[in-house]
Amino acid sequence: MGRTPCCDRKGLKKGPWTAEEDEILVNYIKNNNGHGSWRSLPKLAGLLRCGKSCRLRWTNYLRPDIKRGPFTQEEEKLIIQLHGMLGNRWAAIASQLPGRTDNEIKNLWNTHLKKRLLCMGLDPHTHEPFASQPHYPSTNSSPASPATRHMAQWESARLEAEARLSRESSLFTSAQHCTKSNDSSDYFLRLWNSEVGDSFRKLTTRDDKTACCSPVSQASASALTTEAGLNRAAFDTMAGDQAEDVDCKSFIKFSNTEEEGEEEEEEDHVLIGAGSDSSCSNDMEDSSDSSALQLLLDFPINNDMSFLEENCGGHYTTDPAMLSENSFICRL
DNA sequence: AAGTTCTTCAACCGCTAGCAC
DNA sequence: AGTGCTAGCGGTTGAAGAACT
Repeated sequence: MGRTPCCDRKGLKKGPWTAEEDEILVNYIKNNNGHGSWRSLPKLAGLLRCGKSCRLRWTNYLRPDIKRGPFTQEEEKLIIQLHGMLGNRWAAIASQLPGRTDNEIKNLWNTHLKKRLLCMGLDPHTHEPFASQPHYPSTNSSPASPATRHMAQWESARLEAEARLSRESSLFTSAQHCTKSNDSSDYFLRLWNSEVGDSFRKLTTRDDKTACCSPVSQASASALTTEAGLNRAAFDTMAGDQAEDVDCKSFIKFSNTEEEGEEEEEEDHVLIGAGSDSSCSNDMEDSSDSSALQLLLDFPINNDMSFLEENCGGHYTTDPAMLSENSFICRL
């Protein structure tokens, strides 16, 4: 659907925004209770910018709910975890971090987090150690199947739905929090809890038994579990101040020291790498669809998924027994 | 102090989904 | 069904500042 770039017109300004332009844009949106059509906004507001540029400036910088300042350790951890699940879907990741923009998260990933993974010998695309993935080059590949991708899409959609619910519920008083959340009629969550979702879960549960026997499934397992991969000490360190300067040697040394004597020692790598859709999903070739599905279902059990619990007033369970029945659904 | 290299991040570009006609 | 438009997404770029030599 070819269309001429909106910025091609002569006379339109490019480059950094001035304080005056910012003020004009903010005032216009304030005075009009919203931006309306971005395409017509510049003309109406008296800006010599294209609508796209205005939208970007607003969403990435001027929006009042934007959180400024450095990322916290918790935020960084969350981004790493979510990247393992969602891949380079920055908008989906950003939906889990209120006040942070996709652009900001993308920049953080490219400038800091990716390097930290690399320093730890982990492939930033798959979150797997380089040595353990000889058959899956770092780009455009990961052992997963169409069914896995399907499941990943469900999970991705669920995460986004949770983010929406979380935002909505935050508007209510704490006393009303759960009730309101429960009443929210999010389409995805309804679908997930409907017969469709139920049969989908049954399908994936049924496949569990075959899954655990496959060597491929084990590879998938390492790609899908956080705790089974990057140990907590290293993980905390990675997201922490110690690694801030990406001093690889000292960082790795520190991590190794931290994990000594820890039970996580038995598994020394891998964050999560399921269905990194933008970079690898399409090339996934796997003979063990069901195993990957099962592993996807298992994924949150061992993870630091407290943010999900928080989002749903603690209605998530991390109990494997419960999860095997209900997956990781927020019970409404 | 000056020149060079590296890092950061705001902004741009191209593409696509979804919608209206 | 085909076309055009908008909004949004992810990848990339380049200016500015920081760090290094």
